[in-house]
Amino acid sequence: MREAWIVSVPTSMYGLGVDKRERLIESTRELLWERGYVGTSPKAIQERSGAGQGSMYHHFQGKSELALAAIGRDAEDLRARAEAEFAGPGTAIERITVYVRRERDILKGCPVGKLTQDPEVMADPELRKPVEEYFGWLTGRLAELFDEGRAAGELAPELDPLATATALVAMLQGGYVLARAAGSPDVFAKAVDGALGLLATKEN
Amino acid sequence: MREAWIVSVPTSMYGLGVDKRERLIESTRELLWERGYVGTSPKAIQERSGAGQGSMYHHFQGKSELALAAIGRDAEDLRARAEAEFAGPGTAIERITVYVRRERDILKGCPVGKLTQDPEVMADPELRKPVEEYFGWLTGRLAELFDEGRAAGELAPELDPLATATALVAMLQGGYVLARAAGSPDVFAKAVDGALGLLATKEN
DNA sequence: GTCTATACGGGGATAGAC
DNA sequence: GTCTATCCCCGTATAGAC
Repeated sequence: MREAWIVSVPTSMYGLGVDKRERLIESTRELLWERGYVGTSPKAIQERSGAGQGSMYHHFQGKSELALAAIGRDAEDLRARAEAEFAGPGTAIERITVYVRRERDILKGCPVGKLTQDPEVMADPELRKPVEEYFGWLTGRLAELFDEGRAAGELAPELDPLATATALVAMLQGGYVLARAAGSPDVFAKAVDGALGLLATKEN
Repeated sequence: MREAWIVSVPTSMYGLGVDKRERLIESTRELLWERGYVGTSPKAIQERSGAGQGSMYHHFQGKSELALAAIGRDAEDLRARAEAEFAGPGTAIERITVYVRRERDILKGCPVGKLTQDPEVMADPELRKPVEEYFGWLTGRLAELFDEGRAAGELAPELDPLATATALVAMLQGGYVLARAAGSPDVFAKAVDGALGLLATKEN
């Protein structure tokens, strides 16, 4: 039993209860990624998580509250992974390249970026907030790196760091779009090649 | 009566009938743009078009057939508008810039690009086909222009035309994503600035 | 061609028993 | 905490009358 080594906490917060709650959130993440918010039903979430109606409505008020938990985790995971790459070794441009070239689930798309195409996510300020914050953070962080790279002479001095960062993030998001349209991840790679080609300075 | 000046054609193809069919398609285009395919119901289409159940199922077999007609028009419209800009006056880079800077309904997004995020559109080969073809055409056409610009000495010779074109199209599609996430069209403009800034770096 | 009537399952949630 | 029963409206389509 998992409770065996857990001491003096309310039983209600541990054991199977937590697992169901956990599974509900994780199942919702998967479904939002695969089908979007409008395309995801409470019933589908229940089936995938193995929880029943009562369980789901015990832990969450409804579909949107569950989605909020799921989206929050998506954004936090992506942020943490990106930050690990940004904080790694190498020059600014090298770290950006590592981030951009990282392995991705191309045809599934970006779990957060996809949400911007969902009318009900965008219409609900609570759901839109984590999406907005994630992209705001990512763009700002990349702008810092471009600034750093420019100062170090790795980058053309006339480039605007924020505009360049925005273009790069947009290119990645659009890369998913094009790859899905083509039904092939190669198009994403092609877009990345194009972007890095533009970033490369003459000396390099 | 509109039939007054139409001679010797089956009545069934003209008059109110055509208008309903037309309105059904146009309403579907709007709804697909606003809510996606999974988020659009036949009922909503009927209400917006002013047609009843019987009318809709007389002209189309069902939702997907209607969507196919709507998506086909979307793609053709976008293609025609882009081609008009590509075939305009100016150098290759100038024509690309005109296209990229053209006024857009940023917060609504790209009516065709958005469809790539819809699970049911991507799962249906018939519906995905016009989406795939549109982006294939657009990328190829821009690659031709980049090639032309390179040959004319406007661009650095080391740029790969196809990769650059892919990156540019991706940047536009991603610009919509970021603008929607931020709730502001300015982000799209920022991404465009960044992309054109990078291209300027490669000008001779 | 268009309408109304009808069908059946699913979406999203509540109620109350265990 | 979790389950089953129940609710009501919507999604998607067919049938048949006008």
